[in-house]
Amino acid sequence: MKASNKHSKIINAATKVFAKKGFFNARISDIAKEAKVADGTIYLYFNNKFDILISVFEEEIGNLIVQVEKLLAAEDDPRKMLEIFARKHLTVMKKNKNLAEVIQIELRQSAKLIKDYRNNKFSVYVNMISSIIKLGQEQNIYRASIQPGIAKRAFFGALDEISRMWNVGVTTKYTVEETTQQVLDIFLCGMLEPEVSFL
Amino acid sequence: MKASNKHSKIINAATKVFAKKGFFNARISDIAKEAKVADGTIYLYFNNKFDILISVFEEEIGNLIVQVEKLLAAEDDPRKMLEIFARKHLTVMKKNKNLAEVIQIELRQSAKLIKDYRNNKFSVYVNMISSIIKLGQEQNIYRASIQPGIAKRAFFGALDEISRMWNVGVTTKYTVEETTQQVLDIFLCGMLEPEVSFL
Amino acid sequence: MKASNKHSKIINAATKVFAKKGFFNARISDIAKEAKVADGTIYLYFNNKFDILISVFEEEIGNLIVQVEKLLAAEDDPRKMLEIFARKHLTVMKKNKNLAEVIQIELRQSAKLIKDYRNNKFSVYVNMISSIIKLGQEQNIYRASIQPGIAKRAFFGALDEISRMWNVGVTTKYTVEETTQQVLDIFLCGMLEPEVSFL
Amino acid sequence: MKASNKHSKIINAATKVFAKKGFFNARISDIAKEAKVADGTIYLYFNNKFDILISVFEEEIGNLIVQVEKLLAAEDDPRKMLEIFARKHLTVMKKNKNLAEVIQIELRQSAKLIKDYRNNKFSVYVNMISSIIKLGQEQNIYRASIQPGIAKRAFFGALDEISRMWNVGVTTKYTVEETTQQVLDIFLCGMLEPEVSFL
DNA sequence: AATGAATGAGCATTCATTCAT
DNA sequence: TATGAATGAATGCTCATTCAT
Repeated sequence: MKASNKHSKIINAATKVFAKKGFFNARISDIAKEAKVADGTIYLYFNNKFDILISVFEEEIGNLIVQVEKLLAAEDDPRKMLEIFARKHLTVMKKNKNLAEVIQIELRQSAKLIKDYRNNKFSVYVNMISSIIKLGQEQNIYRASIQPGIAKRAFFGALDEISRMWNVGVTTKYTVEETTQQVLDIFLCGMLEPEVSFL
Repeated sequence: MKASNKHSKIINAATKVFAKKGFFNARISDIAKEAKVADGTIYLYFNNKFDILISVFEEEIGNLIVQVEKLLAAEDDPRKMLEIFARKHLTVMKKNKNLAEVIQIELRQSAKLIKDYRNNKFSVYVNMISSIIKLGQEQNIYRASIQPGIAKRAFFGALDEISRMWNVGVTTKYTVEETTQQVLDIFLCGMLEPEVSFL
Repeated sequence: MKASNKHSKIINAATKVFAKKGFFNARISDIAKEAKVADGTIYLYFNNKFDILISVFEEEIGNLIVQVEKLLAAEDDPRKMLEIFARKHLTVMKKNKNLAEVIQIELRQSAKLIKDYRNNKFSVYVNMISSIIKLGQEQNIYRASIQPGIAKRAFFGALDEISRMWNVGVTTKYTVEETTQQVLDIFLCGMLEPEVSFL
Repeated sequence: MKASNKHSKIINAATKVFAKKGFFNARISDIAKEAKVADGTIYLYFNNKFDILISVFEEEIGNLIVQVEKLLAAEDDPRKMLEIFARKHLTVMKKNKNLAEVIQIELRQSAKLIKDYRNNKFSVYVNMISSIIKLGQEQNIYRASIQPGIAKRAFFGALDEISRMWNVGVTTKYTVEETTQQVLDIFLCGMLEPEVSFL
């Protein structure tokens, strides 16, 4: 499985280089050097520079999806499921800063650069959130008035922005676990004191 | 948005061009043409291409801050204040897609490219959220256990991700008003049915 | 004589700037700033950048010619006259390093850049040497076999190369006076021991 | 002058282009076209434009040094040695006008542009003259009062200025051989009639 | 499959010159 | 006369991509 070996070596190298320098500042020769292959070799596995970026997304997020799915499969409670998603996402992003960078920054650019980059794994990933919410609504655990399509964005956006903090270098005293609890606490119970009404 | 002088003509042009093509794909000559000035004229007002980007942020977000501050000044209730922030942010981002693009994408890049781009207007803007939360905590309206530093990120991230939807071209049936209500509803009351406990 | 005042202010400034940065690296705005006039003002007195360079030569070398001519007018002996020329040239070049730079470097370039830059003051200056030699030959002081056209080049080249040393920063233990004596000694008496024959 | 590899093809092309247009007016694309390589190829062999110029000096003068050294190795008489140097220098400069131009003009500029351009081949070349003079002094052929450090400058300056004539387009009726004799005659025997004293 | 030398299109920036005031 | 803001042509250098080996 030599070919596949080169392929993933390049993916891994590209993830690292894109994270460090950003897509536009990354040079093909940087990736080649990091992957310990010749520049030209990269073009045996990818069509162009942009194709590498897309592949990085698909590969890395694909891995993430598999891992989260496995964890969710062992859980029924929609509250726990959301907690599992949040914890896993934040844990991975804190550990794998390169992946975090790429998702936070480069993924956003790519959405603009390729119009037909839809139905991708990123969508699949974020849609796991709305699926959980819908499941909770069916079980009368989440309120029916919540729009899963909006709530999934809000939830993912919250996690994404928080993990962005860590990459920008903002120091924080909170652990992943505490942060996960805070986010869950807000999203499940809201910020209001129990006796205070929402206007 | 009167562009009486060259400086703001260039800022406006750059906002448009960066939004359309992204910072790295934007050429100085594009901005110059859009601003109807000569290429060289741009360098009478800005040090380099990157300086234009930073200026766009500072200028545009500065405007936003002024507007939001004015709206907040007329309000005391921390619940209403958060609503005002959310509504204004989403309204502006929906109307001014160029600004939205630039904030969502280019701002993230710039944070990586310049290490000393701290204490900027963007921070000021996001810190308005935590100020509101702290105010609400003092008034026993928001729960004391909420960490303002985390909650501000979560809240801004939620709004940001939602407005990103609009720019990527995802169609939605919800108005700004409905979306604002959903986000507020989630953040203030949470997603749980009232009688359901958070584990 | 206001106009003439500006004119020479610009010439002086240009001499300084060309010497410091070289013709190609010198900017019009540098000269303008040094002369304390506006950029555009320079074009009221000179046609273009190159015209300034030529004017610097003509002006500065013109001054030199006047001074040397005055000194030579008081002397009859062709040996003394050559000494006067050498001493004056070396003295001025040691004192006015800017002028030296311009003559040594920029003058050479200009000769290539403008084909019709003949019959100029520089030629007049160098021809003073051949005139002295011819005079000496008429008086049977200089050997008739010496070709004044070649000797003038050799003599000027020798002085020029020596003064170039000083500008490049080569330190030397010889004074202008000692150097003048050495050059004269070589050119008048040659380097051979009296009893040794030139093959 | 076989230009088997890219490096020397570029050196040769650069010598020609610098000679024709001067360093600052020469475009990289001119050199590339002359060398029949792509613009970018030049940067595989040289760091920047200036690096090319320095390389031209080192390469071309290096060749000259080798040739002159070989000729001098076969000669003992310091008088003949100086003659050999002069003849070789003038011959090469008359034949290779491009090299002459570059030495006369661009070399001078470069000395100003890079402070650490010392101990270079040009110095080695000029120091061959002072070595010859010192040798002659040890053999009591050249007068002990001659300062080799000054005399080498004078001698080289004389040759340089004479060869400059040829490039500027001044027509002359003297051959290289006659010119060499004139210069030698002046430097070895001086310009005075034998019976006339140096003041 | 793998290499890496070679390519050449592309662009940020500079600066001599102009001209409205 | 004098100004200096505005112009826009010009170019050194980079780097994604190709292709002969």
